[in-house]
Amino acid sequence: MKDAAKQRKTKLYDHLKRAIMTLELRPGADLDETQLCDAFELSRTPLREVLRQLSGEGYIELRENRGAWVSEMSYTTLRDFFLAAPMIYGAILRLAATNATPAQVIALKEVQEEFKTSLTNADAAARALNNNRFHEITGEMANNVYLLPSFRRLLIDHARIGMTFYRPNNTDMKENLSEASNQHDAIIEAIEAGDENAAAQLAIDHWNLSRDQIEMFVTPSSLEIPLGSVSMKT
Amino acid sequence: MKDAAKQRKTKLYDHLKRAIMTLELRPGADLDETQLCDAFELSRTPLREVLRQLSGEGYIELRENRGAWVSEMSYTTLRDFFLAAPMIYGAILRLAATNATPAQVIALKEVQEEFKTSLTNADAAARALNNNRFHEITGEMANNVYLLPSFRRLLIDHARIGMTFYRPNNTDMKENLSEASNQHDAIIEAIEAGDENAAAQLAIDHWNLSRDQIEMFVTPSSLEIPLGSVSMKT
DNA sequence: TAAATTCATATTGTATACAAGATTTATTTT
DNA sequence: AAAATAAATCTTGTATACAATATGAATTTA
Repeated sequence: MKDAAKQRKTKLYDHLKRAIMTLELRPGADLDETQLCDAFELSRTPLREVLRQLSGEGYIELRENRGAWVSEMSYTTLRDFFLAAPMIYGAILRLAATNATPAQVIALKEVQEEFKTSLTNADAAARALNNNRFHEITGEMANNVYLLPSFRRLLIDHARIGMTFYRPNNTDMKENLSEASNQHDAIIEAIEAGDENAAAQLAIDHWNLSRDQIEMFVTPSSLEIPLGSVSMKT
Repeated sequence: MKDAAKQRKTKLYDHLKRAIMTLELRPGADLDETQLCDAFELSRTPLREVLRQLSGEGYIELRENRGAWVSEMSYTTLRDFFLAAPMIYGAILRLAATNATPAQVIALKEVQEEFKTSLTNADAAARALNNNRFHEITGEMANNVYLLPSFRRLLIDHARIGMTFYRPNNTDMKENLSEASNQHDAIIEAIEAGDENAAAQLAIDHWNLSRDQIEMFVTPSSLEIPLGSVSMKT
């Protein structure tokens, strides 16, 4: 059995996805072919195929004779994100509530358990990846080839946004996370009950919570300094 | 200047997209690497990169050690299509009405003129491609990275559905087409006026018309044979 | 010294050869 | 003759060598 090379290929593929979603590879980071070849013991041919695929899925961008970069994230994309996300995810959860198989519901519950345990741990990356997996499963449940491309693209940046706008030592943020976990539970319930309207509403709530998190990040909670004490001297 | 190979590469890429959308390459058709290499004077390395990219965009599917196939179309996907299309296209036209640049509006009008002329010609493929280009431009206007992946995927099958469910000698079909052209004009108007609500409504109307066309195909107009004349003998 | 040009180096793109896997044909066995 | 096995063939996947392009350093020119 000599599929060792193929294993290395999928390993590279998984690694890059993971590293990009967790911001280990930052938006705009340059991907060096020879370096990756050495690291994953692959020749450039299969490596370049992986890069093409990742480009198709929106993780990276390729430019003629200029190599590969991790897809950028700007404030413009943040706006675009919150325009598209509630609509797409609403449709995804609606369909998930209609189509989910019992096996898929079990898988979803399992991932949610893992997500919950990763809440207590400090590892933000593991949390983001579990959260990502949770939503990916709802996408599989929805099972609509036309919605999935955009949904997958959204999930990439959802993970990256989560990593960007999270302060672990902020208590508001922690509460926000446990609320997200509660919403996951409610989503599971709605899907299991086949209640598509509830599921669609939860999708919107879930993104609103996500937006709140960003607001918390941008607008920190008041430092409780009364008016009149502006000057640092005196 | 020795970018001849690169030209052949994009030529292959364009050809495959075109051939798939016009059903010259039918859903499920097998893509033979060596055959394509010969035809486009390319080695397998760049060819396979093109295939990976097309796979990412939803034109074809790749399976390990089994080569490439043109993406399938089933009745299931038809249902999925009409579930997703009005929503996505509604959002696309809404954003197009908000964001379109004057240059883009000019481009859209040009393509619409070409579409109109292709209505009188009998060439269904040219018509489908012009129609496709029209909608692609609206996608460029909307300019939202999260919506475009699904929108592009929809457009592929929109072209293929149009090619499948069209009977050129049916007068109802012809009327349907000229109505589609009128809707294009209305879409241009709404975008130019920045009227996002009108644009969003037109998106829905446009898909309803598309669905009507399929109904016409499946349920042919009555043959006007009176009751009692069923038997062919006598 | 600053700008422009040339040369050297590094990176990306393509072709070909070979390896691994799938498929078909031929042979053997029952 | 039908099923099962083995061999040959064809297709897909990977590695490497080379070509083309981009980048950066060194040199020249003003």
